Amino acid sequence: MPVSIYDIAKEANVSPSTVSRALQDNPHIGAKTKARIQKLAQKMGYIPSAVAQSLVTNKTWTIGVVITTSADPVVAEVVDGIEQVAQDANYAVFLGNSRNDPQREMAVVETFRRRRVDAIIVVASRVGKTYGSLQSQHSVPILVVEPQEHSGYHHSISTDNKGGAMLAVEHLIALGHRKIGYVGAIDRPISNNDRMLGYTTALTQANIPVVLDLISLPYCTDDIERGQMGVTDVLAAKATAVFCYNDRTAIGLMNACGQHGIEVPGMLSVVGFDDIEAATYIKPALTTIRQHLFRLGQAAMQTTLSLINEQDPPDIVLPYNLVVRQSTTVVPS
Amino acid sequence: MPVSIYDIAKEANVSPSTVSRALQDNPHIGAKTKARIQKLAQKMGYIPSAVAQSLVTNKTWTIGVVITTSADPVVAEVVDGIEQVAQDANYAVFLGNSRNDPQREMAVVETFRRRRVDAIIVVASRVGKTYGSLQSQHSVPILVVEPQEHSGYHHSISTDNKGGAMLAVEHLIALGHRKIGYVGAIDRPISNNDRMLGYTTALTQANIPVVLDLISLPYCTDDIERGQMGVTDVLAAKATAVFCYNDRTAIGLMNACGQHGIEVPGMLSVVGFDDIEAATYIKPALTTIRQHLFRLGQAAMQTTLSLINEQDPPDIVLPYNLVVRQSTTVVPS
DNA sequence: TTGTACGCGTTATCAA
DNA sequence: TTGATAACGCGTACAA
Repeated sequence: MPVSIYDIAKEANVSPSTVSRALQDNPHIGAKTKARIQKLAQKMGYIPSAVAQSLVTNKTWTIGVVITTSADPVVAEVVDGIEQVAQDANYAVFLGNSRNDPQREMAVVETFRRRRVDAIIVVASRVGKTYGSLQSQHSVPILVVEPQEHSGYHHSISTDNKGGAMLAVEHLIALGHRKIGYVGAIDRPISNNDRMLGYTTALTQANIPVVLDLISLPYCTDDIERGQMGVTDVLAAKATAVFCYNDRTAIGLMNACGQHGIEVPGMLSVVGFDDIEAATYIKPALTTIRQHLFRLGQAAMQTTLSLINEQDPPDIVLPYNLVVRQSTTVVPS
Repeated sequence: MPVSIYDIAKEANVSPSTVSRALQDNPHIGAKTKARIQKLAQKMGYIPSAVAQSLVTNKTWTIGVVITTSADPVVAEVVDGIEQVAQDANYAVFLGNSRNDPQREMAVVETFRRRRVDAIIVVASRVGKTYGSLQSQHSVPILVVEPQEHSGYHHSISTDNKGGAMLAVEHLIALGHRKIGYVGAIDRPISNNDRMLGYTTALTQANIPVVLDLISLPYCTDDIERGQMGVTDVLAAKATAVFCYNDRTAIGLMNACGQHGIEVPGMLSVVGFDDIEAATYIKPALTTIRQHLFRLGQAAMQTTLSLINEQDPPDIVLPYNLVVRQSTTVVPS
């Protein structure tokens, strides 16, 4: 068993409460005894029990992070950002994988509740509305990153999907493309809608008609596969360029292009979304919309801290920008 | 405040201990009251406090996982495996990033101790020996995955680095290569040594002399950069093939090849280690040694469970195999 | 089968 | 400035 303040108290011939005070920044204690106790505690290898502290203060200094899988590089980067801010604020983070299973996701949230986390952050949820009732039922703040359902109950945060998508499509238009396809993710209703909206808006603003055949929404939850499935649709519609829901979709699509003898960017320009590391070293290097996922994670945790402290969350605007690489070029004549 | 067993007891006109018993599998309770209490607890939205339970049982059902960063796909996959087994065994996992900073790593371990985790798993540590003293000092089991320092104090687990490396180099030899380079990771002493040993062993067994000029150990901690730096060394030594410490190193190396006009595999065959997802969609697709990182994580957690239960850890043998793709071919004549 | 009383390690409210 | 004492929510030996 680890040493307790009781052990220290006996050793120092003081009461446990004196020890407790010495170990905090409690003003009601003499400087000399304070120093003496602290030194003794150090020497005895005392490590305070967060468990006992939590029980009495009713605060655990933990947050629960729900993710699908850390194998997704987008998720991993967001988690990294969350963890960094949490660590600096003396919070520890619980990680719980849902593996895309709503039932498991609810189970994870339940264990977080049992553990009395101070807040919950959900990254890339597939569950949705359920959080509404949870939020109203209990008092644990819940923040959803890139929510896939609208709900008035929980807070949320995300990059400007519409703006980013517009930027991507405007880039293609500037290169002379008119037949621009979109391969979307049907299993991510909200962000997909926003990105598709950016796509259509950019087209409309350039007086280019929106052609439904150019829009592919494969019934598929795997990013890579989705791209492989989507490429046949956009090629059938004679697209000269395609904007993909995200980088991994673009990578899957470019992969399929290689198999079909379609040259990128010679015959088809490709733009992604996210700017994961692989975008830089794939051939051809992927033109994409960079969203700073690490900062997204940081912002999520910062917002969570405000929520915990019952302050108004800061209005964080997440940066995004176009990164032009080798997967896009002027329209073939 | 959440409802407690006390609240339920009042509502049901029984004592708190009866409630406690009803909520567990305690035999000393009537079936009817047990059912009644359980239903009532459900209705009142009771969620047991893991904090209070931990305090009295002296067990938290948590484990701490120390990593460098979840942005590393290798780490992410291992963590996924750990989390899965942990979740199935009713353990929650704390995640702590060291960001390659030994001081921060120790701080993370310290917070895990304060939180009274039942065990600690360290993935890809850069700290080393320090865990020895920690382990002997306290009683929390520590397991190091892919340890980078030998120590008799903590347990460890890893794939057979030497065997995997031999397999890789034997593949190149079978393709007729004789001038085979190695680009290693000097910041990962143990695993790098083992892989290098596999490299030299395979050469020696084939009666090929080990040439030091063909071995490059760039002073660099970033995988991608390391590959970019290493390529000049092995090319200067006129290598026709190169085995890289890991996939990301190979990717960086192949990247640099593209810039130097070196054709892969035409002029240089490349083999990696790990088989991360990017290995499948990079061009040319990377021949590599597949180590099942997810299973490595699972095995780590299974071993940890045995450690916690003071059983002898099972002797887990991790599978690995050669995956031949497009980055290797017969030696140019 | 059920209830009483105590303890887990710590903070916090009182007195002294 | 210090020391008793009561919480915090739960498990459990012991008594009823």
